[in-house]
Amino acid sequence: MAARLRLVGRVDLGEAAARRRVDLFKVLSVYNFSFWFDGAVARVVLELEPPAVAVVSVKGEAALYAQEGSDPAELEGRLAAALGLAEDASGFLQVASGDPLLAPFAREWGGWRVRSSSLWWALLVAVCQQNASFRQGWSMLARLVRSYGRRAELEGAGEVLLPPTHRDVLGDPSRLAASGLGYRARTVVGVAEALSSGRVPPEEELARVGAEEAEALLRSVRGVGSYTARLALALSLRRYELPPIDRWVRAIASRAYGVGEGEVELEWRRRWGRWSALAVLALTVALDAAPLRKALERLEAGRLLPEPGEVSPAQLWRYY
DNA sequence: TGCCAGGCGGGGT
DNA sequence: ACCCCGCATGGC
Repeated sequence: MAARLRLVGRVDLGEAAARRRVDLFKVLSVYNFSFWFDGAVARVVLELEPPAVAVVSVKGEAALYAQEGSDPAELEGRLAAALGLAEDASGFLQVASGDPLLAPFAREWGGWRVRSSSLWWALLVAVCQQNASFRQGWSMLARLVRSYGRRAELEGAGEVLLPPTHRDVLGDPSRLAASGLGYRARTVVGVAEALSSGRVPPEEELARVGAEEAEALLRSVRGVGSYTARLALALSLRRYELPPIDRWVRAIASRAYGVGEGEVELEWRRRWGRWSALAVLALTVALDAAPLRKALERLEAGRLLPEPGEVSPAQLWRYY
């Protein structure tokens, strides 16, 4: 019973991307799965209920699929926003180019932008990163999507896997544990309930309040702490004021910036300001989200750019 | 085989 | 304001 979506519009984003110096390969490949990106073409989920999906090539040719009667201009705007085409990252790159952790990244990866998602998906991503290695977290997520197996059929363009909705999860929460989420499954159920009941407001409303208040609203869900809330705000609303500092960033920044671990958050915010969370995400890409010991070795050796041949944010789509 | 991981909340001091 | 523990699982 896959939803059938019609082709409702086509658009070429190549010129807009070039003008903004956005590298669509980097945008589409980073933190993506094989079922959504194949190295040339990505499926970008714009909406879940009812579904809307964009099929985008790394050159910027995009086709928009949705229910009949959907507004193509509106979908085009959402796609451009999801790809970060409207984001002026020059302030971030300016700081990064003089930073001991991200200077090489600024030089080679200036065209990367966060590919933003719904709040619900961002929270799933963030919860799966809790107290788990990068690899375990993303493996959980891939299994979760496949386990619920929600799909849409795109007119003339095959089927696409969709993430489960929060209603899907509440209807059959057992698939969470079956996907290896462990105790995180309870947190995901709490998130689903909070979104369903409106106790956690939708994106538009969260976007209107201050960063601290947005964080507090998300933290009202049991199991969602500061790290998870901040990561979700960055991944969904592109709100970067508050850095999701975990023990990995804490240890790396402590070393690179020469401050005690207890001072890392303050120092990070002093250096990165409104780009704080973006800098954290960039660091995970730059160091391939390597486990802490290896990441510290990479830092010592000055190997501060993604390296081929391992499961990493930049290469995830080749493996999962 | 254990041990630990990009967190969190609840308990202690 | 700290410190410490348990927690489900997967990965090595």
